[in-house]
Amino acid sequence: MKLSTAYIPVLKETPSEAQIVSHQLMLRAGLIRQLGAGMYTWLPLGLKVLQNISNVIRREMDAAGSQEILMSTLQPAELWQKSGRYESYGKEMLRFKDRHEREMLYGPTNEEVVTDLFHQTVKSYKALPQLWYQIQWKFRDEIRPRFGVMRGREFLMKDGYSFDLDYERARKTYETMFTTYLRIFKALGVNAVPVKADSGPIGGDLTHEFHILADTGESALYYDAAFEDIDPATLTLAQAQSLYAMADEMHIPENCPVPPERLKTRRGIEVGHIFYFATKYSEKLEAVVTGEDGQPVTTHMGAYGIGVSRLVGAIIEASHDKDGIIWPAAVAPFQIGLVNLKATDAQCTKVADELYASLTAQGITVLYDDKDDRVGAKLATMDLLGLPWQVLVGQKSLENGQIELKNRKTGEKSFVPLSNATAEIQHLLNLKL
RNA sequence: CGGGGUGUAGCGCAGCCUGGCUAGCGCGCCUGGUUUGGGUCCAGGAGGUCGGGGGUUCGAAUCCCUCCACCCCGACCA
Repeated sequence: MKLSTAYIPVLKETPSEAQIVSHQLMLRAGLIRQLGAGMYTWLPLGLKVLQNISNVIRREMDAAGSQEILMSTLQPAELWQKSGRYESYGKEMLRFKDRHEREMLYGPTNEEVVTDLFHQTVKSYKALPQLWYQIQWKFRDEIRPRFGVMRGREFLMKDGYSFDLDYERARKTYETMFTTYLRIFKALGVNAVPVKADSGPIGGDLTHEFHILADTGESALYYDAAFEDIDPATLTLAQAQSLYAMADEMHIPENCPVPPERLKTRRGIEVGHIFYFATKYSEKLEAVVTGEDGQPVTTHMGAYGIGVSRLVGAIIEASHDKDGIIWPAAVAPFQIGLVNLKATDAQCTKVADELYASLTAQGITVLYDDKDDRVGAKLATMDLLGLPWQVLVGQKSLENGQIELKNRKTGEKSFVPLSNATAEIQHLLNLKL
């Protein structure tokens, strides 16, 4: 994509409505525009990030044996009356009537619909377990939306649901999802820590929140220092259960088993939440199969959420500097930012054009700044956008037959001969994969 | 919903208290020139129902009433 024709409306100054850095940077880098309180239009750059995150999630969910479906954003009130949540859910649920005066709602979550779907279509224990997920927009009419996409009213969420024959099997599924979540966050390039969550009326110990550590996080987390010695990629549910890690609402200092000198505290942004539901919904909405003995068996359910649009903000909170965003490779809207430092120079333009063509031909995604601007402005914009690698083509390096590679995160620069620039860039990108 | 605040050009703001002629400034945008390895400089230009409605007045961005929107603090959440 050439920057001269790309729709990336960047702002030099920070809009006053944005209070936290991720919101400011998302507006400044042209990822989103606000439509109303808690509602956003996703511009090309922001949408690419959303899609990249979604695709990482798909890859890992599919690998874990979950199958993607897509449910309607609109739901009939009926199902919620069956589950009993139509009354209890409260004003967060956006309710309305269609032309036939039927009561409808915009889905804030999908347990009712998915459980009813299971009820209609799955009849035998032989089909179990079933794990389904979708990536779909939700609407929760929050009392106070804030912090940009971190707490929007409309938000993109990956919600997964599992159906198992009994508690033991459901627990295994939960465990699979637990490790899948750790893999997802690692693949996204962020460090998310699992903490025990409030299981509410269901009880039990099978519910975890996943938090990205960031100073601007909404929740305070308290955890055993021993957690820091564990590679999240190898963390198991059993380990997580044995070590202390709580979000603030669950942390009661008097009851905390960790000695003060080993108790760490950081702030976190909740980006995922997994639950075991037992038969809460499967009873009411009849997610029941015929068992081996011919008798009906009520399935044990679990639900697994990830805030996809919130992740965009959370990743920026965890990964930025004074100059702008620093995208982890897996979610970056483009892999490479190619900058022609002197568009009025025929040689620079020729080299940059050719590099753009050859990189693109290899399937590398490139944002090519072909505009005739001041060097400072171009570099500042590219830093703001935060693509992992910058390829700079300018007169100085070209005199030596070289182009310059800059790592956005470390700021490290290296010069490579023009003759093997494409190969070198390809090599760098592979290292990161 | 309770408390606090803000709406003036794409963005950031001044003007309002103490009403007065074509409503200003910076950035951005357009044109011409200049400059060219970290947001250059100069000149010219386009762009505004001053959030909406009502009122007071000879006259309203400014005063009064009312409605709306957005932001911040609190309870709630992916």
